[in-house]
Amino acid sequence: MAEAAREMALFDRPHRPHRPRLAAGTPVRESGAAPSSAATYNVQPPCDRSTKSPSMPDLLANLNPEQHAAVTLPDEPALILAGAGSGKTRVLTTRIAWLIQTGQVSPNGILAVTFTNKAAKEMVARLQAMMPINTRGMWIGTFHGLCNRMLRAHYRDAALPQTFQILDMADQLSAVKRLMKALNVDDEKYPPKSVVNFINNAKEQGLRPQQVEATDSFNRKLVELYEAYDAQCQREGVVDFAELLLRCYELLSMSAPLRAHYQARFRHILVDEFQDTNRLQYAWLKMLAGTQAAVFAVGDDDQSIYAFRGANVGNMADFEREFRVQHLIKLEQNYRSHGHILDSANTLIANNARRLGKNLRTDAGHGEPVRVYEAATDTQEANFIVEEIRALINQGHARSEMAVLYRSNAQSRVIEHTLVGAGLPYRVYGGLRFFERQEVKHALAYLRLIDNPNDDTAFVRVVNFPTRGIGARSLEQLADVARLHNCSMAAAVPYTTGKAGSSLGAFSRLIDRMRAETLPLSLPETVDYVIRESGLVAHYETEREGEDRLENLQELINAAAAFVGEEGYGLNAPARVIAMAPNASRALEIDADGLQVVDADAPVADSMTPLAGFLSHASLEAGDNQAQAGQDAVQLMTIHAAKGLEFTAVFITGLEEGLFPHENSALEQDGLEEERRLMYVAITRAKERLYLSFTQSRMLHGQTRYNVRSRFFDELPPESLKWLTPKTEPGARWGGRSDNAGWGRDWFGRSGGERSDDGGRGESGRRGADEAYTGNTPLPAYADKQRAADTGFKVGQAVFHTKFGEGTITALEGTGGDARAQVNFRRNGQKWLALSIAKLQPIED
DNA sequence: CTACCAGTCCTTTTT
DNA sequence: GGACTGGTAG
Repeated sequence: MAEAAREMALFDRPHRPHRPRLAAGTPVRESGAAPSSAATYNVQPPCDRSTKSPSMPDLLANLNPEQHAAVTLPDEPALILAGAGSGKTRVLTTRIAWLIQTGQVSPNGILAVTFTNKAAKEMVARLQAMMPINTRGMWIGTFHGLCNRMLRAHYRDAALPQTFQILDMADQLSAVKRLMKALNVDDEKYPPKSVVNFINNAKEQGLRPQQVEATDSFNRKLVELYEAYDAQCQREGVVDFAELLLRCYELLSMSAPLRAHYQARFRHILVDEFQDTNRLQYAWLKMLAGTQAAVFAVGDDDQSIYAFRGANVGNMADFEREFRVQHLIKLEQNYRSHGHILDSANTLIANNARRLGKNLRTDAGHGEPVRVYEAATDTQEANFIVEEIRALINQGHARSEMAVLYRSNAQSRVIEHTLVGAGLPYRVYGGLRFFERQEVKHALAYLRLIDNPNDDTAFVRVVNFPTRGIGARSLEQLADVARLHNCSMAAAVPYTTGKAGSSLGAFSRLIDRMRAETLPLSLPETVDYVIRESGLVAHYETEREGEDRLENLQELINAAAAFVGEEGYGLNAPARVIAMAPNASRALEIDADGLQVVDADAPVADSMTPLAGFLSHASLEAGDNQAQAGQDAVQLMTIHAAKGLEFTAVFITGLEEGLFPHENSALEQDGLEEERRLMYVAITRAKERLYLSFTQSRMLHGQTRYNVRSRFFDELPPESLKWLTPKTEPGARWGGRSDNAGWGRDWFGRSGGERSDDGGRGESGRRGADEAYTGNTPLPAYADKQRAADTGFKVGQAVFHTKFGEGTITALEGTGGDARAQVNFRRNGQKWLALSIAKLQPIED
């Protein structure tokens, strides 16, 4: 990161001058541009000669042999195993620069895909620093951004309205809730969140409702909901995140000409963080690659920490096999961490089975040992951290070079509290993002209704905000009418009568008026107009704590202005250049090689409006989630959020059994291995100094929990550790309390596939003394609660689990808080679940 | 229809 | 400990 910043600063260009406008009447227009905006067709941006780009030989000379080999690989599929801190992004970007500058491919032949907007932006920035060329011709973006781009260009083939809008997670959940209400579905038996999960899961497997096999009534209902949900989305002209990918995949698989066009176009496909791809993303890549494209996949199986959201590390092995990869290159030279830190990471991760195999090395010396601290309480742990941070600051380290990492967000509170007490500025990652704030979402909902009145999610959101006397009952009636006429709620308004009808009518007229009045306005003017006319500004002016919200609404105008100012509307915009020959009625895609017919029917007037572009930008790029960026502040974040970042000093906190590794990970297939990878990611964030801390007791969910230090300590090289507190033998400290052994849940003993040799044990027999506390030890109060929840399950019973879906109990054992059930899940296979943890619901069939 | 209180549920998360 | 949801009183 820091390296990137330096490079960017070195090659930073002055602000790019505006492009010249074409003469009036030029029959060329950019898709996504406002009718009045400049066309970009064949106008190269003025090249700024005042800054020098490094020459290609210089760029290559800066690479180590492995990096060099990767960058200059021949035109064939390749898999790059890039360890943490091994210069992965540099290899990716230099590869692109090398391909282009050696004339092997034109920028138009490049497609590079990432997971986050941040990564995509960084790639673009680095490329611009390396090459004086226009990056517009390349397709660089996130999976979702690129799919959006393609769907916008071919919305007709994809059977979408031109102004289709994108549901974010919250929108999707509310759409499902609305649907379930309309269909009178019991939300106890079918929690909306799990219905959403089911739908997204299916889509990420590439399955439409007809293709999901439903063997029983429970699953049949879910499939039914999935089908109704898809129909609802189609009627409303909206797509969710998974739909963007699936629809794009289907578009390519159904349309031979489009498929041929894009397969011929993209000669080189580069994939970042390949280990995080899911099945659908892999299928999409494969489809796009066809038989000719050279796919350059960069990933690290040891940093795969997103299996819980569908990432499939197996894609790496599949890729190697299916693409007949001849070039597998390992980047093992680490440029980030000192020796003891790296040794710790290597030793820990060696405990995982089924790795592709990789060992990081460094030229830096051993450096300082890894410091380990045991605290009595979470407060004491926080105090220790703050003291160390203070000392580091006194030694001249910047606050922003220090990070406190934790497994779960709940842990940040104590640390924040202590930092506040010490007067140390800090920054917590992972809060609400800009476009997710309620006032911003309200404003966006009005904008969405202007663009697409059928968007019921937006309609429901603001029809009574600010309050207009339209309550739940009126809306229920309206929804019924809409269902009856199979139309949107907005379209159903004229059918309503009475008092509710007149309020609704007034709302309808408000939206219509906004649509008409904003037609001639620019995007920022439109936003400005809408936040006033909707009554949002007035509403927040009267609200006590409304000042921040007003500020955010103002900021939304600025965001709109920035958006239209950005060349080509940024990464998520549809960037296909649609042009029309004079007097012709056909739209063409302009390629480096000339003009090609892409959509024979799309008239030029069909270019996307800035508003639609801004709305998809808002959904796809929810914005910064870090408070007061730019300040020199201590960084607080979850380990997941820390992936890809680096800091001089890192504190990994809460290293306790049950917390990290998290107890729930025992429920998941290969859960412990993923926790270990998470620990690996955490360790490799540190450059010079690493602290590991754990506590004997910790307040969690309002109750004190007594924890045992994490098993990960036993998986680290002792010679690299420096215990700041005496290292106690596990269990020794607890000798006096061994009567509680029965409550120590051996919750990892069952995780199949792990190395643990006691995997199959756990009968009634007593556990060995040193095993008794491998689990956490709940307080009596907690234990009572568990005991009280006596199972009530029986073997053969059908049950439902929010994460794993439906299954049948195949075995039961233990009692009270120790009770466990073996469940055979239809979709997820056999699992042992601790009944005190898993929320199993009985299903009557 | 709204406002307020009590009961519930608590990993990780990008798009 | 706290955010969110649902129910009930006004």
